[in-house]
Amino acid sequence: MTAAPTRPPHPAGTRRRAPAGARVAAATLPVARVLVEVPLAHLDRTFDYLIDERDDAVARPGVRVRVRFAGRRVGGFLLARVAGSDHAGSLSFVERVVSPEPVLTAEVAELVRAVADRYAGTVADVLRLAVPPRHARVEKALADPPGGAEMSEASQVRPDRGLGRPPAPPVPPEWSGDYPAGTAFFKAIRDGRPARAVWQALPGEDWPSRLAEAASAALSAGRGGLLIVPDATDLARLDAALTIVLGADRHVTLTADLGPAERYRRFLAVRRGERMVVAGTRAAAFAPVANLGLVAVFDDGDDLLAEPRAPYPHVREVLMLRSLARSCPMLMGGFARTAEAQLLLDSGWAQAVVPFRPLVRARSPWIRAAGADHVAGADSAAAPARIPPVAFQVARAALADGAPVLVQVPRAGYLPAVACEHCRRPARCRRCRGPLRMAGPETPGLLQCSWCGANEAAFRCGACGGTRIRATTVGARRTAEEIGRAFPGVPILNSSGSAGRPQVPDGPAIVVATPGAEPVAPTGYGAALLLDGRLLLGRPDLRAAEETLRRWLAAAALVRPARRGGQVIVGAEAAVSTVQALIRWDPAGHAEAELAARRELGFPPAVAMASIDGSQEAIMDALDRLQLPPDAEVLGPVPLDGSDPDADHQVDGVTDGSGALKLGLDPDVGDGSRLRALIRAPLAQRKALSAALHALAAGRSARKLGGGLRITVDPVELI
DNA sequence: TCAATCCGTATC
DNA sequence: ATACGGATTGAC
Repeated sequence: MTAAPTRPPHPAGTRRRAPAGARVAAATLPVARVLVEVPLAHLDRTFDYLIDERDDAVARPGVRVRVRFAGRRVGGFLLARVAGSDHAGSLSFVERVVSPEPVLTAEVAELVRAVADRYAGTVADVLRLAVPPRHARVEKALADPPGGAEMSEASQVRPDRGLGRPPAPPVPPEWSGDYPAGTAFFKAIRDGRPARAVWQALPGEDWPSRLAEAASAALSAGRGGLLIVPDATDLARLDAALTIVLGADRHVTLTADLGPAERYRRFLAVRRGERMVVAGTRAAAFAPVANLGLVAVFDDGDDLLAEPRAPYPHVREVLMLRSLARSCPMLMGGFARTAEAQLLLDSGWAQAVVPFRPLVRARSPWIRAAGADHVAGADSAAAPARIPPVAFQVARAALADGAPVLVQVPRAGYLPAVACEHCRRPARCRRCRGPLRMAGPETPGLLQCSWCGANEAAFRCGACGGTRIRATTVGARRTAEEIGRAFPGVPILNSSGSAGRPQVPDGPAIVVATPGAEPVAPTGYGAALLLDGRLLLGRPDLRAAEETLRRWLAAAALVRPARRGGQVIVGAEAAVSTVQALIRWDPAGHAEAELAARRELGFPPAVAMASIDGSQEAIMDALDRLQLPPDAEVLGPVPLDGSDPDADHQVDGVTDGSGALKLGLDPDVGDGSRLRALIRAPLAQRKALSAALHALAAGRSARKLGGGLRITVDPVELI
């Protein structure tokens, strides 16, 4: 924002609704550039307002304001104070400065704009993700509000509390001894030099400690750190490591489930520079950490790092934009490596920090495959021999050795998918046609719909009339039951989903977990059994192989090294390249091959991809209007049926329980069918593609056609 | 000729 | 989204 033309501000003296008396504009910089919170794509820019002289002191960049916009009162953020306006008409006054807290820092304002551009979304949408709602009570309660004092950017950051810049830490032995490029990267953080790394963690690596050390290096450079992990369990581990490395007073954790008050309290502590290191889950990627000296993300392949709300930004991309804007170091770590990370290495944007190869062998467990040829009747997932005999042997040995055993099962529940025994078609709910499951062993005849929850006591196949069912998928609970029978007397612990993780004893126990929910064992697991590999690898998903390896490596990384007896049995064919990558512990090679395949097929991240979906009418209009960059191509549109791919016939009517007839007034529901088109462009034209999509959204929103069309850049679901 | 209504456009 | 203005329509 450069100096504005010096047009005298219009005093808008005609307005009589202002609170008692005519308003007078502030003597200096009377014009405020305000970002209004309206969801319309064509209003995705700033608007100029006048600042009343009485608001002069508090109306600083970053504060929340309320303004009149198109006749109604809306919230907004003051982005800048300037001398004059380009606007030809008269200016309204900012009605109210909501609070003197500058919650939107200059860096985050710029970031939010960049994220919106990158994802063809609006700043208002991204702002909702980036700035937590204000909590007035918290603001009031906090001592030392930064009131009307004129503080420079620098003096707002107060690393006082007896916590000055810590001395430069020596390079930790793990960074220097385990990773050839580790020393250079650590020193770059410590010296405040920009450097970006894709870090492949050693099997068994205590990654929270490594991240905490990296954060301490940033602190010693007088700068802040931002560390993002996929879920609350990871965050708890990271928090503990940060407390050990930094003490309790320098960092703070940020998650969505803190509640509004605590969330805002911590947010303010960060904004005021009282906490220089932030660890959090995905929304924390926007945290206003002062003077960033490190951004880091662990396990960037986890889909929890993709925001599910528009415009669906991914943590890795958000942090990349911050690293780029601030020239600050960035660390992308994990046991696995995504194709996206591989692309950053290929392009030279980041450098690989990989372990010394002999160390990988020394630290990894003994990993073997036990595919179908090892399992009698393996074509049926429900066969009692689904768990290969060697898996039982390995588990027995580990338990005898006094070690816990980890069993990874892809699906939660008891029998999460069942089919008609006769025709083998998926069993479906008679009310909503959702897939049926068996909830538990207590009620063998009772099925339950996964969509509507209706109970089904007397199943009758809609296709052939069969009344008996068979399991097509076995869940974690049933698996625990089977294994428990094989090892009577051994404690069995279940861990799945977002529920808390059980404490694993440092002794014989069997832990049955779904991927991503594996608890850490105090001295490592003696063995891990990775079941139903074919189920994972066979998913009709672009990322099936990458995702499978990621889950396997995450579990195998919790197992003791082979020299301490650690073993892993993976239930999949040894000939499959993904299984080979696990056995050889070679995430880098797998990522290289994966990226090569994506290049071959023309899929992300080798190309830029976007999807638009909506009613047939909306899609046709959109494709007609879209001004695509020169080398972009449109794939589709194809019908987008919400039902799962194994549905044997489509749901042909929307029944909403009330039986109400849809009158077709809403064009998006009227003809029922939604379409989806994919748009593919070379990476060099990504910006142009995003711009074109944003222009499309703006055009449609200006014509009041906005609704019913969803635009997604880099959609997670591709196939 | 005036008012009710539609459509398009701006929203500071 | 509204809100407003100008054009359009319809009835006196």
